Amino acid sequence: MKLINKNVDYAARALLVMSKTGGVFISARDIAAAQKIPYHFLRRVLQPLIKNGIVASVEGTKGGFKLLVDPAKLSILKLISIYNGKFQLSECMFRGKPCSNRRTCVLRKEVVKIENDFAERLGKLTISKLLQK
Amino acid sequence: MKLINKNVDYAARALLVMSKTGGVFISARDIAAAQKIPYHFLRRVLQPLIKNGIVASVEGTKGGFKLLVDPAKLSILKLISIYNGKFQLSECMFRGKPCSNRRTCVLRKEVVKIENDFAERLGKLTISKLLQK
DNA sequence: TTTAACTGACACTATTGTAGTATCAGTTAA
DNA sequence: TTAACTGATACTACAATAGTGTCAGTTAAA
Ligand code: FES
Ligand code: FES
Repeated sequence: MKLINKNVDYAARALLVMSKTGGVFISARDIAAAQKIPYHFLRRVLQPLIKNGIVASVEGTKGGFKLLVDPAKLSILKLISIYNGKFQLSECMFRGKPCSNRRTCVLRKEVVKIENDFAERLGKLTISKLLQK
Repeated sequence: MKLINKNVDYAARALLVMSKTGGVFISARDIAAAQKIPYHFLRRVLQPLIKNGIVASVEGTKGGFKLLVDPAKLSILKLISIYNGKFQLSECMFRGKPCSNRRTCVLRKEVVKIENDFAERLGKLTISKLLQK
């Protein structure tokens, strides 16, 4: 079971770099060098962050990326949801097979509760927490 | 993000069937039919359960499988660990890259805590809970 | 003693997900 | 005009997941 894949990993590290450079635009090449991330991979990783309004970009020479949001409000959960879709560990454990009624299923209720708690806590793991040291 | 794969899913359903038949041996063919699980797949899924002392099997005609342990003590977590190895969502989130010291890393401490709580709760999701209705 | 129903152990295919690389078009500062 | 950049997308390689098939050995029963 892997929760953090390279997409999320590299995105978090790129955002970490950006949160340090503040409002200045930094190029993908420089981010890649700073974190030893494969350049082309990083460029692909950055696109969804733009689409989600997390970073801004400018093209051309001296172009690059900068953070648009507060790192204290940017969670690992958010990144996971961007790259891996909605975070949910199991839509329904047995897809209606042994469970006659989804609404009354004991197991399902419990799983949903655990999932929610888990997601809530992952939502509190923010980029800014990585800087606290 | 998927936590429950077919191995765990089918295993749990097979164990559910066995927990109903009690001490009587039931064949893989009958389990597969009862739960609409692909027969050959199920046969492969059952082997690790034997290795882990969860079920017993007898060969030959009228052979089959039966449960060896208390369904109330058989958790989803146990099944996950059997098929997917030790349950851990992220060994280390950034593998020493932005984190200067693993021992003091705030993020890592928090992730470990969340993981532990999560595993503990998954450990309470037992096969017998599926029967409670 | 032969047969049919079974498990044990693998080998095999197909599909999908993950990681990484490459290319080309368009943009902008110098 | 050129060099450094982004946007978009296509491509390869590898691993994980899901499912199928086969053959050897075991056992109850005809
Ligand atoms: S696990 Fe899905 S309804 Fe019970
Ligand atoms: S996340 Fe691994 S040491 Fe910080």
